[in-house]
Amino acid sequence: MALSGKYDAKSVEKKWYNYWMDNNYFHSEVDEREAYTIVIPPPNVTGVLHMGHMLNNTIQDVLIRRARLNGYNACWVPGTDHASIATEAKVVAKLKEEGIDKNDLTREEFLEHAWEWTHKHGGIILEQLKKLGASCDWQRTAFTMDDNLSASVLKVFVDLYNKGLIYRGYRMVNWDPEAKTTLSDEEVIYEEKQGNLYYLTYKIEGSKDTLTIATTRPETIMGDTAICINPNDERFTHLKGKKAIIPIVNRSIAIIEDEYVDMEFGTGCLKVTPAHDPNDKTLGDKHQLEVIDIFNDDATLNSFGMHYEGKDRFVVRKEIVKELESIGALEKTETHLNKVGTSERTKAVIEPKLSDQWFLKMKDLAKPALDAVLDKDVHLVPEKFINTYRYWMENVRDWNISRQLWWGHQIPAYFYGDGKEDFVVAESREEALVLAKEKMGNTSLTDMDLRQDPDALDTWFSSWLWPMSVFNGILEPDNKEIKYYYPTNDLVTAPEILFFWVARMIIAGYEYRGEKPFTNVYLTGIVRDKQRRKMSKSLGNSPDPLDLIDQYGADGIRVGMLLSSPAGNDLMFDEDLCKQGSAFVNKIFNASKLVLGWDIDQNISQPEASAIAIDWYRSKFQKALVELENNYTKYRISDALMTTYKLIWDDFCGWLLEMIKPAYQSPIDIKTYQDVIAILEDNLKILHPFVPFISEEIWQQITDRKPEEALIISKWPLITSINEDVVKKFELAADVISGIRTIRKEKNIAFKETIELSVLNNESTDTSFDPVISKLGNISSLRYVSKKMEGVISFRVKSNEYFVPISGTINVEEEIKKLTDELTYTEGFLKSVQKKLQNERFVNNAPEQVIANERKKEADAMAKITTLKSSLDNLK
RNA sequence: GGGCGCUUAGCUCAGUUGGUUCAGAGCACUUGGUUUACACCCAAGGGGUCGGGGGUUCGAAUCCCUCAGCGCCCACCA
Repeated sequence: MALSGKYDAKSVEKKWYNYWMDNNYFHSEVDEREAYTIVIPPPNVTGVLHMGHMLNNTIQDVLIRRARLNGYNACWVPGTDHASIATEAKVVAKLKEEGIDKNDLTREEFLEHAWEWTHKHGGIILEQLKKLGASCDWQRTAFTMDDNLSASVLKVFVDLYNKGLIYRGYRMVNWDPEAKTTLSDEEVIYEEKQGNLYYLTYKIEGSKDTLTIATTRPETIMGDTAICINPNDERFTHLKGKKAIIPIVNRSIAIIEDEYVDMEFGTGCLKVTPAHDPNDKTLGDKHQLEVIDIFNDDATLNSFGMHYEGKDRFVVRKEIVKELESIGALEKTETHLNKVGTSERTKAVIEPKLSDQWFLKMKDLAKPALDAVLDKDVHLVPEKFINTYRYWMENVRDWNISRQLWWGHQIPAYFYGDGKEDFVVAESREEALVLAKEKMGNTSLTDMDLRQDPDALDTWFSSWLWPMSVFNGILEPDNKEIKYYYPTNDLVTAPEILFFWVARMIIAGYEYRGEKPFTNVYLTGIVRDKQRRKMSKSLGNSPDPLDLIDQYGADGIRVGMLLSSPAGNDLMFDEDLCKQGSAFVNKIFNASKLVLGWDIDQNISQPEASAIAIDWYRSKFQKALVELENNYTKYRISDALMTTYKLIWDDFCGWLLEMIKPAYQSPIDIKTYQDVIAILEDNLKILHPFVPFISEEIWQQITDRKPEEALIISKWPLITSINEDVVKKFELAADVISGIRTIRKEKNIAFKETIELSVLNNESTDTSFDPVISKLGNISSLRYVSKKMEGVISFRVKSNEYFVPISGTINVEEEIKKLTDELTYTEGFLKSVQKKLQNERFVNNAPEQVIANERKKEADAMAKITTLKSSLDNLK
């Protein structure tokens, strides 16, 4: 079958993706082969594909396709994450547009909207992945809120609770007064803001003395319950044991001592407001201070705010400063740069707030997960992330797993009374009732008396089980799938979620299977634009991936993404890379078109040039295979691509095809044809992970294939032997051809004009590539001569000299200058080599190999100088 | 404030344990080209004192120190 015209990526990609799907090649079942598994980092269920996904999933697809070709039972599990807060925010926003306020809805009503939204938008992103060519096992598509995955979450929660690892605590959390919800630390963005530092004067009880504190938040003085000084601060020894009086409020508070106070900052005196500052809370707990919360949920002041009640915190700040000034309690105001936490979504300034939350004790859980990475049992790529990982794991803090949200897994804790401890934790309401009855000793308790905790679990509390839950390994720990596919092989994800997700998956893996969830973690970089800005929707600097696929083809994008993306480094995305990618695809197409378009003549024998060329390419290919193996094992995907790219473009297209190409409209001999087809097929195999579509297309065009003969499930070429000798001989020939081309260019000799070439052999040289030289140099006759020729242009390769007689006069001056320059350079080079060899310390200390090389350089240089000199003599 | 990392050709990056082929690749650039698979092409070129300075060594892009610039992660000094 012949190819013709231009490559039509769109129709080809559609055709083969459907073919792969129809033949179920992506699907994996437990069998006797070794498994190779990847679980996808589940994107947000209602998300759309962005450039980060493109990079991520391209890499995963390359790995999974290569594993498939290598004979593994390759299984790539796709799926989506319910993304609790992100999705809930979208639903709230959408409802708002429709004039519905979340607060007016019941939980059930809201969830109905959320599910509707999920069903409408859910999975769009997975459809987009198909366009990219992702060979996921779609029959295994999972969602973190699927029944069995949800059940897994509850089972784990109950289990950890029963182990005493989950507890309920009254803690300070991030409060978004605009959305009236708490936020996770990750959703708080700290921004540097120019603010003020106010110096406030407090009177000392029973004395004329005063003390001055510095604060950024004068409006919180109503919540002050102590003043703190450093016990080592000699300036304040007179204050020890005294009490201070809050201005305006006129309440007296203790002066406590704690080394926490930085003597250098401000005045060295600190006002303590345990309800509104995490550090103050810690201090308060330590010194058993009263906690006075002065804010309402919307960050207006409550009744503790006295005459400021009902006013917003920032309004109060302005007003109270004036009042303080008027009563002489404001000593001074300084500008002060501080970091203010703001809500990622509402931009509201976060208010620290105390509330009841659920926590998971992390320290003991983290231990095996830390060791796994340090021992390289779980291998982070690149390794630079190991340090960060260790630091985080060694300083891991308890994980706040509750969120004041509805969308997600509702915490399976059931309250049956009003006391803080009047609750039970169970996988189901029925169990909870039983437990509650037991706990209370009250058999009259009914289902009606149970109130489930309204909070939902942190999204990561479900995704940390992902590598297990997708194989149902939590609910049925002994099922054959989890035993077969777990631990998975590679995880490809972004470093941003190393802690939130990767570390926690490792933790969960050891806790629930006593084994790591994956062997390698490939951390990609962030996709940035040319100006190094992170690509984001809000900046509008991210191209639409689907438009790109439309324009450059999926294969083109895949190559474009991979051309410059070493692990862990950010990727400076440039559309030109996609252009280069589609140019590569075009090159593959055209080369195949050439080969498949040849007419075969059974009766002509194989030209010498073709025989040697094919011999050479086979060795070149083998060398590339070895290099690829090395690249892939080190997860150097870009290098693997570049190795393939150069092999195909330069060696296959640039050299091999040119060497064997029959004259225009002439037929090719059968032997060469068959050899080239075999080579082409091997090429397609190593190309396939990067450019799955075009490679399958060409593969199928070569001959009719049965479904079990598709490229996607073919066998990766074997590494056999490399003939280094022929590779070396070729390189010499290539240098000669290059020399001829240079002369043609310098002397303006068109290619179609044949030239004669004479060779003076100064070292034993093989002649096997002479037919190739003649063909690619368009040489009419290639002769060996025994002495220098005169009146000709010459060039040297190694110590051989080549002479090209040309018509017309030779510019002797020019030739002399060229030769002289080369001679000067070579002499200088020889000098430096000899200097090195005369250095005794070098000769005594350097390894033999290195010295031998220097001696060879010396000999080569001397030989070259001899030939250069005699050439010069001839010209003069 | 603490920790980690980076700085090599105009751009994006390789450079394994210091020593053949160590100063490289791809792109871009310059020049030339109907060499009928491909101008998404072919060929030939130019381009870097490896961020600055110092040290160790026979020998440093590579190891050490120091300075400068950049990036990331962690941390709410009121």
